[in-house]
Amino acid sequence: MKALRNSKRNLQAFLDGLNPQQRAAVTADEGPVLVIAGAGSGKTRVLTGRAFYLIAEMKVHPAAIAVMTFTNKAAGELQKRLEELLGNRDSVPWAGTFHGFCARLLRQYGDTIGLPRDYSIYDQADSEKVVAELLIERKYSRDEIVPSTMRNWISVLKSGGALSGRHRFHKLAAELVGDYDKRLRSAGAVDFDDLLLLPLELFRVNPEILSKLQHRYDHILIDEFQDTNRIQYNLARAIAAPQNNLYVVGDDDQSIYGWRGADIRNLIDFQRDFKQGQSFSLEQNYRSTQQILDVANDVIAAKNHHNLKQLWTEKTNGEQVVFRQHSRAADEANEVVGEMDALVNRQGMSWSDFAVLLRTNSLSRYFEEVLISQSIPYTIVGGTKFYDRREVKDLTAFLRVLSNPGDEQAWKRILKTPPKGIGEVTIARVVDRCRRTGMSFGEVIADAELLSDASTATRNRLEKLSNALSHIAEHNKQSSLSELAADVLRKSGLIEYYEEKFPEEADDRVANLYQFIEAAKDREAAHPEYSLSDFLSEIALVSDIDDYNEAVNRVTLMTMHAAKGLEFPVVFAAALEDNLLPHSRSSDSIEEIEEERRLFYVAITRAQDRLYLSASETRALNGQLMFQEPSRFLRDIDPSRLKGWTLPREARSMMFEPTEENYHTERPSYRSKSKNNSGLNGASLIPYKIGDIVEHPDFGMGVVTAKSGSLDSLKVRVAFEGVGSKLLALKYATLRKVE
DNA sequence: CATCTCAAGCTTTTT
DNA sequence: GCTTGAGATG
Repeated sequence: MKALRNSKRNLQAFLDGLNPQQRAAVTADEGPVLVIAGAGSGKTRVLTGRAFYLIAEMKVHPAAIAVMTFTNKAAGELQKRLEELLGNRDSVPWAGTFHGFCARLLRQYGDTIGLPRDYSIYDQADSEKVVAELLIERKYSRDEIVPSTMRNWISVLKSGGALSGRHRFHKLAAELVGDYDKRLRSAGAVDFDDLLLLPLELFRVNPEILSKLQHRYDHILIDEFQDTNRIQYNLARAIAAPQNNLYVVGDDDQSIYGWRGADIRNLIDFQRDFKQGQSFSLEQNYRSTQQILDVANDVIAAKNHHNLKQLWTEKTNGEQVVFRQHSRAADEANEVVGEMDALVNRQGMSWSDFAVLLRTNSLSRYFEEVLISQSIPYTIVGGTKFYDRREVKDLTAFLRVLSNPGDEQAWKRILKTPPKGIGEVTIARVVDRCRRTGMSFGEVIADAELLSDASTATRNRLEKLSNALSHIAEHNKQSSLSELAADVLRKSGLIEYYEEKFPEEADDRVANLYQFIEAAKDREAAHPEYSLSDFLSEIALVSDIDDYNEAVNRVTLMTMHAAKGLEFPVVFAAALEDNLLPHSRSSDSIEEIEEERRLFYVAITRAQDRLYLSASETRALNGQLMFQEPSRFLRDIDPSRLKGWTLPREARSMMFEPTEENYHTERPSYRSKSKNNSGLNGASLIPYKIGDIVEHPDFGMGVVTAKSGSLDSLKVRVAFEGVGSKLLALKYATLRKVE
């Protein structure tokens, strides 16, 4: 009672702290609500406020609210904030990712659609392996089609998307989906797409489960709505029906997950599907200075669709945005770190005020090196996740098999690491037996004498493993999760294996294995009710941002994707070069390039006080030194907004007026750079292409095989007839192009 | 039949 | 600069 009175008082204070737009959105009537929330406009605040308002004012029971967030971290923060507002940790709504929500649902009801209670979740690598196996069986070589690409296509198809059909293997993707799904089902496994899809199947088969959920959740709130896919939208709609208390918050300008199946049409369709719905737009930005917003607006204004909102801020006395182009990537990293150092020493800033945002994980290397050499604390978000480390996956494979004896991919991993005298041939025999008898992998191994064509020694090895595992299972019937994990670790032989075979890296690996046990302890403390399979689901669904802790004083390096939803006093957006941003692999269509533009916009709008943009003229990519052009998006920024080196205004990439007509036709200006590359894009700097025939006064005729060097010492490697390969500095060598 | 070793290949973003 | 693949060896 007292808590309620308190929370009512808190609510008033909370509402008073909002601007009129935010307040209107928070206190909207029930029913469908769409909130278009620009970058830094207090989106999280509104979402939290809405939940708070529903509970404190509309008397909605906290358990009747579900909040879908993009990451577990966002969910945790939202719950923490609500706890503070409500003053009661038990009265906080459920919050989590769609995937987490669905995993739980399937754990509970999956058996009604034939899914074992302890089903496994196949991660990217697992499902890629399944695809690779299917491709090998059909005699496709890696050179023809890469399994990861095929897996992505299959994923797009499964999550309701369509393939253009332009690629000759698009059709194959459609043919493989069925077999792929069958493989997973027979292993008692689901992939990330299934997690979302199977609940819909569940609802179809068991309408009463859906109706139970509909009664349980009166209100569904969705964050980052622009990055939901079709299936997620359908799920939310199904559960929110029939009252349709569906509250979605998003920003079309920040949609950066189209490649993963996110469908921006959800935002548009929401308005069409719920004509009676209310919509709000948050346009005041509380994060960035006007100088930063101007740059962001220039970048996004060059896109080709009408703006739903216009961002503004009261922070008008900010620093000018800086742009610098360096000649080498190492210089760029040095400059960036030097600037951080200056800000710390002269402005009293902290390392944790800085974020370096990059297009790809691998670009962090240079920055890391400099930070290490200067003993500056830093953290990398992303890259290889803890649970994706080899040794950790080795250990989880044992746990997965204990949880789900059908988990084929996990079995294969155990059989190989540590080596057990079981190889490809034996594995193929086991798999073959599974397919023909319908037995699970675990059952076949437990009955190894049935494998008549395997040698006695092999059969004995299989049986030994099988017995060891059942012994572990038996022995740990009463054990906690961490005790089980520790026992598995002891008996797996993994520690001995790494120490013997890889002594130089064993320390790290063994430390990680022990850290895994600690992680298990943490989980069981937080969730005493967790079963092994609950624990394994959680592991499968953690994102790398989830354990990012901004309170620690260290520089953050991360991808622009990972930075979504975060903010930093000072942002360094680096390596802003064509072929990286937009990425060469995302330059096949206008849609892809526009998504890259939005990614840049997201990166810019993470900055609160200062923004530094930088690029390098040269950069080693894929082990080759490349000449880099500044990102074409930089040309869309009014040069007067940038301090430092400026790009000529006339070179702006979007000189033409976008019209409905030319928007949908592909423009040659967009495609020219990335398409015809023979691996290099600095053609203007070195007047030779790889493969060109050149003549040298002393060495005679030769073929250009490589280009390298920094700007003042451009070099080409030329293979001369009879003389061999020579590295020539263009400055000195007199080369003549033949033909 | 398994495993070791070296060469050749590849390298976006991620629940 | 880091993982898959072929080939040799045990």
